[in-house]
Amino acid sequence: MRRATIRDVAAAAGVSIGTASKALNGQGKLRAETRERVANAAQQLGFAPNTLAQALLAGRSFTVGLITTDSFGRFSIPVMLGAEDALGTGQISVFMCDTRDDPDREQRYIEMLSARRVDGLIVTGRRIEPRPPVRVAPSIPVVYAMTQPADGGAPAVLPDDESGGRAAAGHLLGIGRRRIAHITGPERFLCARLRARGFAAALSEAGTEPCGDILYGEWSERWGREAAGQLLAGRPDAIFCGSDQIARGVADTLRAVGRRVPEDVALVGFDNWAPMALGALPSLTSVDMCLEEVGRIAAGHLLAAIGGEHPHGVHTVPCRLVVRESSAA
Amino acid sequence: MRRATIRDVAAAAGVSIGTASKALNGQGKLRAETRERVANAAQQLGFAPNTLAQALLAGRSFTVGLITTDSFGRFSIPVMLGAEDALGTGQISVFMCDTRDDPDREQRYIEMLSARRVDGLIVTGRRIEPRPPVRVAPSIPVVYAMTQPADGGAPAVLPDDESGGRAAAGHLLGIGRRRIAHITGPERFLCARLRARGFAAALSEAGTEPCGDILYGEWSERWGREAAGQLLAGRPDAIFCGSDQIARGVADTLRAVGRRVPEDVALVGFDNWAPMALGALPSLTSVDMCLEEVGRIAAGHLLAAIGGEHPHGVHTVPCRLVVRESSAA
DNA sequence: GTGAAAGCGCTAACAG
DNA sequence: CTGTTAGCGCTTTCAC
Repeated sequence: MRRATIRDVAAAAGVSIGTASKALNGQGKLRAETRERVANAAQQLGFAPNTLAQALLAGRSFTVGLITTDSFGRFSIPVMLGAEDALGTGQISVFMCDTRDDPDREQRYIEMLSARRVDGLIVTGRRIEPRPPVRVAPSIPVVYAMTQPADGGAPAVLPDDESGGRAAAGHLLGIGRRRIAHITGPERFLCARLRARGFAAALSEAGTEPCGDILYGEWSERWGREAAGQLLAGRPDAIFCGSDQIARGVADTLRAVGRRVPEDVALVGFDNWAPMALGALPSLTSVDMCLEEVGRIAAGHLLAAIGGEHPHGVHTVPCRLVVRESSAA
Repeated sequence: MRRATIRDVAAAAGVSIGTASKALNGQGKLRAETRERVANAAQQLGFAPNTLAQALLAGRSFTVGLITTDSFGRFSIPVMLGAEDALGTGQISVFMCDTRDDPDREQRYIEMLSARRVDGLIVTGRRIEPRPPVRVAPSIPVVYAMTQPADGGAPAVLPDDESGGRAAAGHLLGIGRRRIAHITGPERFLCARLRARGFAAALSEAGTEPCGDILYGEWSERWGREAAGQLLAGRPDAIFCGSDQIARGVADTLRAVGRRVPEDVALVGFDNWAPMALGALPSLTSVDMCLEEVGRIAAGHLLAAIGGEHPHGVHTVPCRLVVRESSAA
């Protein structure tokens, strides 16, 4: 059975389609009785306006494209959820596009979205490093989340990794640790450098400094295990790790050599990745980047841009420390 | 600057819009020279047809809705990726809808998608248990992936958990183990029961039986640690775990009591969740549910249904065993 | 071969 | 207060 159109509703209510339209949208001046009659007819027929027709007329589609280079991985998902949340309440639907980090694929998506007359674009990724900007008509607003355009042309929302490093250091100082080491991912990652910088700055302000060199390596448990071994001689009483995975590796090594967590060595991870942080023994204190918030804010900027404003520049979202057993006082 | 419409193209090429349309779509009979002129004009103007207008006319939108109850979690993501992949090549775009497991929210999404005239719906979840079917006009085809409708009214694509249990058992038998135990998640999970059934069946066919009772508990590392302790007295030479997280907990306990993996006890996990399975020491053999394949197949069924076929029933996708160090021969 | 016209479903401006 | 009309951008008959 064909879906009911406004024509059917009008006929059923015994009015013209113009009147039906007004009644359904609460426009113009109509008798209350007429409105009701139309509403009832619509109800009976299970009428729902064809969004495509409305969009064609309005010149906008009430949709946005969400482009990720991250295959909807661990970092882009929360961003997406936050964005979808903020947009959904505004009746905007989201097209999901996974570029698989392939520029051609990305370009095809952009063209497709543009043909679908999306009202805007959110571009997200797994790294905060500047990336080549998406090539899209200037009439379509773009906001970057958890990544940023190399040309700074469009607004970007990023987690504040430096504040995350500060928070971790502050917390460990607060529970009385003074010999605090830092093991993190590859130095080529901007976020690793920023976290390390925040960490070192906080220690410095407290009149101390990192215990041993900052160890850059990989984001893996294996690296955590290895790096922890290198640090042991320095007798740290706390280790701030650049990811929860690294922290788990560190915990493994500490256990293997009989150092207790948190009594002998307190541990703080990064990402607050629930399965990793909660599964660890003891459970892991971790820095949460509040990625949902990143997504929500990005969506907010996009809505503003769609509304005609011109948001710009980089907006950072502070991190939040979640304290668990691995750094209990 | 306004986007070019077919009108602009027609004007630039000095033809009527009807002709322009035909030229652009390779329809009707036109002089080659005309086609070319139109193509050039379109090129110059950067013309791309308005999908909304095409959709309105065609009566379909070339979009599908992807509904998940799983907040795009670990299980639904690969399914989504597979589905998006299969649909994208057919020029179908995907609306993402996260219901947060809230029926009201789900219903709102369904209505929205239906107003947007989606060509079909994929419903996915984190569990294979039958769920209340989505309430949507019968004219819109629906396919379930990684979940199934309680009324069996629409086709469903599920991983074959039972075959996964069989594969794990077969592999452990193959490397010469005979005292094989099983620790898994809550018994109320259908997938836990199915995996256990496949596991027990394979052992039985090999003339043996599970070492000790099958231990149902939680999907957590903590439960793995605890359950392993309970099993030790039975001296198993292999443990099949219902999830990679459980397997990691088991590995922790084995290490704590000095049992070597895989020499003394071989370990097989389930999910093949890369960060868990690869981060483990030793790396974890695991059963992979091939969720991308589940998504791809579901999308295939949906395309068939959109094309007028009537796929139905439950389709299962076999699991794949990925061998790593924890069960090296 | 090409152009004119109708119409997809809807809204908004203007008559009446 | 309600009906008629034009038109969003496009495709598809049907004349010429």
